[in-house]
Amino acid sequence: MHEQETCVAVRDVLSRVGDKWSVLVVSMLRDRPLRFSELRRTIEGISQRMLTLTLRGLERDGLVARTVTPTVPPRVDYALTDLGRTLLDPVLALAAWADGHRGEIARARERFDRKDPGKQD
Amino acid sequence: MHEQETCVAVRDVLSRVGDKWSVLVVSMLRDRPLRFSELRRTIEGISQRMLTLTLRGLERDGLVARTVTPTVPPRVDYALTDLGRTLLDPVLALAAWADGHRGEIARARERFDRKDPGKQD
DNA sequence: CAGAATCCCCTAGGATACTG
DNA sequence: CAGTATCCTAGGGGATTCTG
Repeated sequence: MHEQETCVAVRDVLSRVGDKWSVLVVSMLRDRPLRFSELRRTIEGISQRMLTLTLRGLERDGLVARTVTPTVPPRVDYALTDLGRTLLDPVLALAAWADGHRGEIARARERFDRKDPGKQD
Repeated sequence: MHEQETCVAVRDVLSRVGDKWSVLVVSMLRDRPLRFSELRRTIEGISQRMLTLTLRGLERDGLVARTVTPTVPPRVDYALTDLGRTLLDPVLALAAWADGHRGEIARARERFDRKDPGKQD
């Protein structure tokens, strides 16, 4: 599994998944396409700069399709591609893991921080 | 799924998974415990600073257990905990996805970059 | 051997202002 | 409405040096 190329590919997907907004955006598009402004309103906390950058990244990787309707004002819809849809499964599995074990993780952290005081403020 | 708390928990696990070394370290520990120096040699490219930090983070989250044998020179072994082992499945699924679709992703990028020249140097 | 400390750089990401 | 363009900062991560 570690033939270098694979390793690089995996790391670069993981860093995409690990960035602050990509997974959230993808999961928002799960049911139907959404407009830029809908994403912006729904996601809460995202700046429009980061929404743009995140969508560009996802589009570049072929996970999201961008459709412009050239009206005035313009309308732009974003939808998951087939490829993007296949990503949903493993990502949601990981999210489920995170949700299912967050209690254990929180307790582990408390224990660790109690043993090792002053290191984390 | 987006009750805020869950969302935060998920994001923080994803950022762990998305950092440069954590997943690689966890996957190296899949079969048996390893010493610090074994990890350092096997991983290739990691600085000992980042190996230390990564291991501390994993230990803090309860994913990895650290065992010190107080000899001279000291010996320190790292092993996956049960919790860490349960993470293996979803993470490897994601890695498999990344490996399985890296061709598609690469092609999507080429297409995108051809359409939009000069933006990514 | 297994680290802690230090220095330094670079990028992710936020805030704000402007435009077609 | 759906973006660019700027400016700015916190922190991830590398290289190097020191120590029990």
